[in-house]
Amino acid sequence: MKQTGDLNLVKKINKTIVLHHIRTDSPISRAKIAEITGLTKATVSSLVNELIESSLVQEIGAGESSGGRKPMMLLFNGMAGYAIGVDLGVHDMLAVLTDLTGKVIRENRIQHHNESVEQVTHLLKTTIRELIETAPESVYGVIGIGLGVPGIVDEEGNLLFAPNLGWENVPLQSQLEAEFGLPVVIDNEANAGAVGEKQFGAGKDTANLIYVSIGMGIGAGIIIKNELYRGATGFSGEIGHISIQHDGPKCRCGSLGCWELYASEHALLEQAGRELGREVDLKSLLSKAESGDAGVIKLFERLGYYLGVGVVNIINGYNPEFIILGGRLAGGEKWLMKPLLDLLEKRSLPHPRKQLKVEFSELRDRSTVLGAASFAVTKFFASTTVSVERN
Amino acid sequence: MKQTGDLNLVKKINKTIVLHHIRTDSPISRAKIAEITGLTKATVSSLVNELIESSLVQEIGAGESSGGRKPMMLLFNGMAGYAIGVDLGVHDMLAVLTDLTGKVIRENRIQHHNESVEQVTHLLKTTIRELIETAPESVYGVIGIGLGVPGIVDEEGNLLFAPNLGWENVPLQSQLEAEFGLPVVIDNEANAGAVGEKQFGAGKDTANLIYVSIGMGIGAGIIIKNELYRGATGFSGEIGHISIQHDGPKCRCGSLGCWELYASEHALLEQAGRELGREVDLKSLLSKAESGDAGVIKLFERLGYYLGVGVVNIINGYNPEFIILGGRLAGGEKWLMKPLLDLLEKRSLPHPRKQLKVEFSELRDRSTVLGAASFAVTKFFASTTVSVERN
DNA sequence: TAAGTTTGTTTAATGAATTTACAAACTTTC
DNA sequence: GAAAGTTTGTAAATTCATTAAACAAACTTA
Repeated sequence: MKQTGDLNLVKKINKTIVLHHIRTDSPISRAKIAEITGLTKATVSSLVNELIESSLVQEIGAGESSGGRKPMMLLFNGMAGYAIGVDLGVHDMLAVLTDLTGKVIRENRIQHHNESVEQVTHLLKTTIRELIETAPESVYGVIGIGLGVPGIVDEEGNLLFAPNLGWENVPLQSQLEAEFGLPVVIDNEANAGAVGEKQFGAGKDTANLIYVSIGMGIGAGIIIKNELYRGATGFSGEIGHISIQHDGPKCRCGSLGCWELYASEHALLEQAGRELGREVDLKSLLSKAESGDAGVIKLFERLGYYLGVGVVNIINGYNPEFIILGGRLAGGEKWLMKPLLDLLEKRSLPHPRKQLKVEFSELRDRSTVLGAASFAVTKFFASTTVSVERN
Repeated sequence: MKQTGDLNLVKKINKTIVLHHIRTDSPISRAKIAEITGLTKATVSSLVNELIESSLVQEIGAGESSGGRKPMMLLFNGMAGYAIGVDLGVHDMLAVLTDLTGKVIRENRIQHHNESVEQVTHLLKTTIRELIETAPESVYGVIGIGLGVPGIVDEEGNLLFAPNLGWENVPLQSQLEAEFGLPVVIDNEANAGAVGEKQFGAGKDTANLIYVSIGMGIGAGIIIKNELYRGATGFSGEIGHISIQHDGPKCRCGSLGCWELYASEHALLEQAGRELGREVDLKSLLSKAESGDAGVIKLFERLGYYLGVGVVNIINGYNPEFIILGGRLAGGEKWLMKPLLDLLEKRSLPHPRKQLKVEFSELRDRSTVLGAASFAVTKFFASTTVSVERN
């Protein structure tokens, strides 16, 4: 049931709020926090001192006076602990060590051939262990591991189904927790990417956004009111399987005419293969387009059109403020953007479109890995913090 | 910013929880509430006595003993106040007076010809006034008015756009608040319907559901974690404008091949009109189908197919536990259900489908009006209550 | 140098929940 | 039918986080 209230809860709430302001608006003084939050100076003082006690906050000396005693400025101590984030891809893996602010301390990028689940998880563990070992000395040490995976994850952190990896039912979370004795969070790569963009990328100032990850398939992470929306059963929609042609070709999901049959990397490569009469990869298509190959550019533009079709559906179905396009295909921004925007202009309802932004990711291939690390940090703080919203 | 915590907040939280249990699990004793909530008996006693003081709760005498002193059973006093709910339709209007439990005390059903905004709002006011006047004497009197409308509403309760009514920018909330001096809540009819089904209909025990209202257009109300999801800008998606054929016929929304061009009442009537060579209405089609007219039954089945196409999109995009189909077309359940279920079986992903239920509304044309009344009740309680969720 | 401002701490008061104790009202059991 | 055990609900004392008010320290400005 719902959480009951007591003094302990009140303290947690207020401590969370104070820490939040120090994390986002630092350097900041106790007096300023009191002013912003409406808490009394005494309360803020007491909470800040506890936060300093627990090494999460530091005093960094006096700030500028505005006509009275100089304020003591406070800073969030990002170096009180470190987090690990991993973006597990189909042929590669990007792993980072970040501090508690999300700053990347170290980064490992590794290719793999996905020979077996065991081989990849072994590589995953080796990579993580290496990062843990290079983590600087700190009060809390490595506080957790976050993982973004190309598939559906349940609430217990089991990777239920990852078609592009060919994996099914891998209990990744419990394996990693057993291996490292650290809290582990696992989520879909699009969800992680959405959180990454929200925290560190273009979505920083937006409460409602959708991150569309265009890779071999298409996935989306949905942020509503600054929080990740995971759908009913813990994993959000497989947006790539919204049909854009009810009598279209059969998809492996069972449905017909799914969006990702038209607008994914897989779709692009297949179409290119057919037209050029041989297998190609994304990299070569990108360089061909770059050198002005009209046929290839046409392919990208066609993809932009289909991207737009699905994006219009997202707009009409979810009504977000901001759509961020990421994933491997984001590299084709140059040729994708125009047909996409043209289509939006033509086909979306004027009401929702008015305040809508559509952009390609700034973080590029780091959205997911940063989001994953951020999961770990969030989990660390969630263990001691709570929040309330008034109705 | 986020709400800070103090003793007042603690009390509100706990009072809300206690009242919630009395509302849902009554008759219930103080001791039982203490046991369920984890609050101490003393705290519960004190809060319950305040609730009795404010007439929201009543003692109704001793209950069965389980081997000790008999418990004093508590009941929510639904008659402490009354709410008004209105479902504003394109050609009719259904208005109810309910008590605080949502029990319908009186119901008015009125036809209108939508001659002008003024004519309809005048009728609306007359209808509401009549209900207010018939409300029984009570402690709080009529506590508010809830309204479900076939269009897009902003956060200030302005009806921005209602294509089927032909209305634009009508400040309904402020008009009604000025007229009656009561709190007014206005929302889309599909949102209201979703809440109605959640509170009083088939969705009572489901935390995540989608109510699809199939009328002249198609709308959907989305309930996530027991709460209505309104999308980014206060009104949730116009799900009827998700395209199911990217190169289909042009819709008035600007896009092509929108779902509601295939699966709405409007679509059905148009198709029937073409095939029969003259204009028909839903009622006559339903009676024709009832008497076994194979051609008309085929039309319904065709519609069932297209309904299914959109429902698969909803499943893949939102991943709900429960889809409830309502609106005027729900009367065609008999012929719509089979083709719809057949299509789901064939086309939806096995993972989400496993725990999914799809049903037609039990409340029939009352989902929206009951949801609207429930908005008013919720607003009434929201003014004194708050809740917290632990991360 | 005096006056005014700003910061942050100290002290006392407030009030909601908890803990402990207990009386009242039952049922069960011998 | 009395004794023992249970359950309910209230009462008194305690705890503790916030607030309010007062204040000292540190700084700017006139």
